[in-house]
Amino acid sequence: MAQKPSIPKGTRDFTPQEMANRNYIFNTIKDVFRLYGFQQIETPAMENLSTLMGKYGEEGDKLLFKILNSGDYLSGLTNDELLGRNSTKLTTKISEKGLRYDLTVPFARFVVQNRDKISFPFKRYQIQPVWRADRPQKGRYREFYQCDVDVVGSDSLLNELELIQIVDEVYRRLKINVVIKINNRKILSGIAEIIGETEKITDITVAIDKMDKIGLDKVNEEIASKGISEEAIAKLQPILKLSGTNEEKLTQLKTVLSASEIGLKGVSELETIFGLCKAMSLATHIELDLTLARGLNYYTGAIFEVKALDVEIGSITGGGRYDNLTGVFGMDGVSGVGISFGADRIYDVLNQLDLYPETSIEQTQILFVSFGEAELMYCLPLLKELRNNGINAEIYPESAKMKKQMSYADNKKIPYVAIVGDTEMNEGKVMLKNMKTGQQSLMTLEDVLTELK
RNA sequence: GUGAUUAUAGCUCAGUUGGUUAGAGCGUCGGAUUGUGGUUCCGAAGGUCGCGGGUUCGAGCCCCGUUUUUCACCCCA
Repeated sequence: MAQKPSIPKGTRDFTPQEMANRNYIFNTIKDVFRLYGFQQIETPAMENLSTLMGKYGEEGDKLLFKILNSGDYLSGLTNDELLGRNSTKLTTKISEKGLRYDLTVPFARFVVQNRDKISFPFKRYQIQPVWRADRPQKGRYREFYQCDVDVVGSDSLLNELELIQIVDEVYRRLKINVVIKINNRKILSGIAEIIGETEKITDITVAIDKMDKIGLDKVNEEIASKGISEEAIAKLQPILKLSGTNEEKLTQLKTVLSASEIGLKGVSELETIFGLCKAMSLATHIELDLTLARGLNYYTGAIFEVKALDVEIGSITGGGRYDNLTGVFGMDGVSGVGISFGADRIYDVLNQLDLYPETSIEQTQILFVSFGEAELMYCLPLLKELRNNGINAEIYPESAKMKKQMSYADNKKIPYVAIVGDTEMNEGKVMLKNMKTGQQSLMTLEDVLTELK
């Protein structure tokens, strides 16, 4: 036998059945996005590395897939560069393109580059794969689809509300029980300010993000290991232990953060958002979670994360407000807010809960059995007529044994088979067999049409 | 990047302390049945036991390396 073929680690093939299931997810999400006035764009799979590098932190740069320059990519190198064994330096010489790591940064680039063609506020959605050179594990792939919705060019908290409504509606349609966790980067900044460790905010947020997983003690350990004073950690404790309803938490926070202007701004933003959500009476539970920090550092306001309640998997949707993402591409003063649905994780959740609708519209409805030349010439026009009427129809392309053709229909779960031989042709009819009941009857094409519709 | 874990037929997996010619189920193909699928029965094809090296009279099984799978950490959808 020849060498066994394989695909790169962290990637997956999808069969027709799996694609039908995935398209159900994509279509559901798309429908909701459109309902709120978002328009689709696409960007290239690859971007210039200069666009991607430095936008996701040091860790992110490492996880970028880089594309080797074409041609003799070593020709311009000096021996020193080649033998220097400095991967970072060498990379810039031999690779100038990379696969996109997310959809937000390419979108920011898109906005800057196409600002003459779009009018603000710009509401776009984008459903495309992204690639990360991570080690794959549960719910983590190296190629996966994100479904992003963002609004740029509007500071209004109404946008946050609509994104929450979209989350609510998407998961209602997909029948997945979720909780929406929400936090505000300004509150986190306020906390850092209060405890006097503003420059350590990233370390602090990364640590408290793990609260769920490792518990309070370990979080304190990790924060201490980052060189934060005991005094500051002591001040942090009441915040980490915050409990009660969202309103109660906000009230407590107002007291704790009374000396921090930015912190209070964050609290008031969340109050507004919660107020709006309450007025819309959403089905999904929304929870203020201060331990929600999210790694991507460009968030500046609200932060969202959605967790599935019935399946153990990482967050299936996440996002937030970023005040100046386009700034790095030379366009200041454009605020954006957006969220990203992780289609592959949603797919895993749906698979585990088996929540797919039964019928699939992509299915073939009728198969014509092939006997020979004369029968073919009789069947082809009938086939065309059915297709003109919007019926998914096919004919078995070879005059194989009937058993084989019937098995084909059976395996493909085609509900009807049309059998046409001498008898049928003489009468100008077809023999229509219902594969479920096994019954069959001689009928005209018109009868077939009404039967199938 | 760190630590574990896995690899045997197209797929899912057996394979005893190292001992003849490595098995099963499913799938595929052929037949029972040349115009009838699902159920049944009969038969066949299909393997460099991930790859490379080592130990041994002898390795699917033991050792080393490597790749791969899955999981946890880091980080993240």
